Amino acid sequence: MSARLPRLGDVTGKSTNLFYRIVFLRNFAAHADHVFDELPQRDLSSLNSQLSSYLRSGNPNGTLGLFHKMHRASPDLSSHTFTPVLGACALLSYPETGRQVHALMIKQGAETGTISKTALINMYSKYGYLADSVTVFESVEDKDVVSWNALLSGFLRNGKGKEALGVFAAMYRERVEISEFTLCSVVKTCASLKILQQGKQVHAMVVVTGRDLVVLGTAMIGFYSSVGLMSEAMKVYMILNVHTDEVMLNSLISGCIRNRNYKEAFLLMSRQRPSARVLTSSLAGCSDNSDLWIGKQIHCVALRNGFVSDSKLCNGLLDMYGKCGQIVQARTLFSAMPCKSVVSWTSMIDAYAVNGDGVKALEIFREMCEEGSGVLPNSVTFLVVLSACAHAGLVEEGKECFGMMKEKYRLVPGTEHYVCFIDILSKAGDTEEIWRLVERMMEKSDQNIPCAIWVAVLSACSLNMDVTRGEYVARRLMEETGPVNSSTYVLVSNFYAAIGKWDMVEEMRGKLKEKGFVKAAGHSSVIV
DNA sequence: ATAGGGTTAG
Repeated sequence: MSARLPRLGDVTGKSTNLFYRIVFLRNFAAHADHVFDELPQRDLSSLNSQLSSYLRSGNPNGTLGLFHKMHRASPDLSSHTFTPVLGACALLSYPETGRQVHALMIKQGAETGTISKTALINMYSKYGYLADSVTVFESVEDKDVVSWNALLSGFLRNGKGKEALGVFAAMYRERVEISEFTLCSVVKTCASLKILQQGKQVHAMVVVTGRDLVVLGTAMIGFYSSVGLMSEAMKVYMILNVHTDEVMLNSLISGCIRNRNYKEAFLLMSRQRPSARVLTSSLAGCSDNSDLWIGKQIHCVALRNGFVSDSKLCNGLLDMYGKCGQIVQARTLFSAMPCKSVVSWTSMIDAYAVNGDGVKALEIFREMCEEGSGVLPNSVTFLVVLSACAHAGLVEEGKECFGMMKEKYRLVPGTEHYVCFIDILSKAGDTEEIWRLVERMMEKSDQNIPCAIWVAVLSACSLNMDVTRGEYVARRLMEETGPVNSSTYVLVSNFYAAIGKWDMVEEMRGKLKEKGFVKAAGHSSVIV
């Protein structure tokens, strides 16, 4: 690039070159590519910078395409080649490609140095392969703040909030000098765990260090929104008054919607032309709150701004109508979508499922599985389908789907899938099969089964009056979670009630009182 | 060349 740039100045004044300049400014990536083609020598370092240029301009396929050519042409590639390629792999979620690139790095001796390894940590965590991420991290000889941050945000990305905080604690112990990136991830972790005290402490650290207040302020707004403290979120926004930007405003708006501060949300929206992005996140808030009326208003705003072809926004609308019981509206939107992604299909299946139409849900699912649909069901899809089957008592179909998930689609069922499947078997009265499943799981996991599984098994025992197994599970659950989880007492108490052991019911109620647990008041989620 | 803030399905 730098070798070519001066020539632009040489020829200013002519109309052709004015055009050239405009193209240059407007489409930097395309121009960079063009200039690159004119280079007499394609030396490795310029090829490497081309790889990252593609990545930066949002073209990971370009990075991989060039990398393949380079790989064919020359066996000598440097670590500067691999880092952008790893970034492209992570973006495209091709775990196999990523592993192959890693293997090639080892073969060429390029899997050394903190920067290369940090790129690997990042890639594996984006695939969800946390174990590999940790292995690479442990092999880093000179761990710097960036590699620590990559590990921290990896845990955060994969929903392991507690582990992420553990990494932060380790950084403190190891006296790593933390950066604003660290603080940012920690704030987000506090938000995901909804831990108010720790979040406030980090807020104090942010104020003390005083760095990058726009980005960290946005994260703080997200944190206060997630713990329901909109007044604090607003305060952060007000304090940074002059330095706010669109991202920050969007964070505040979606926080307002999530917390039902609609007046403020729409007032803030009127400050600037709302983006499709903020409307999409606002719709998610409406879905969570079942607020059809607000959802419709946002739909109107989207129509007025011409966002109806935004696929993510359409998915948000589809989900909102489905969650608010407007199945006809949801179906109409779904049918009109030209590009249906796995999210669209899953939302549509879920819309039927939550509205009690298991048969229709399965019909959509089968259509999705056909060749022509262009998408593959993933683990979320199967969770939705299994819960549809459990809900509607579709036992045979549920068994078939669970089998398909493992055999045809090679997906590994998670705890949530097993919970649904146990529920299905329970509806069929098949506690024998449930028990065989539990025994197999115990064998595989060295007796450690997640509590959620025991909870599902106990419910099955209650429903089917399986006294012996139920009492075993009840005891196990009490040992493992009783002291810290009030809902365990309620669950176990319900089991004893179901089998008619009233003395045990009383004992559970007594224990509940002893611990000072108070039953939360019930409330309806329907907006009148 | 590696890490960070606001979007969609559980």
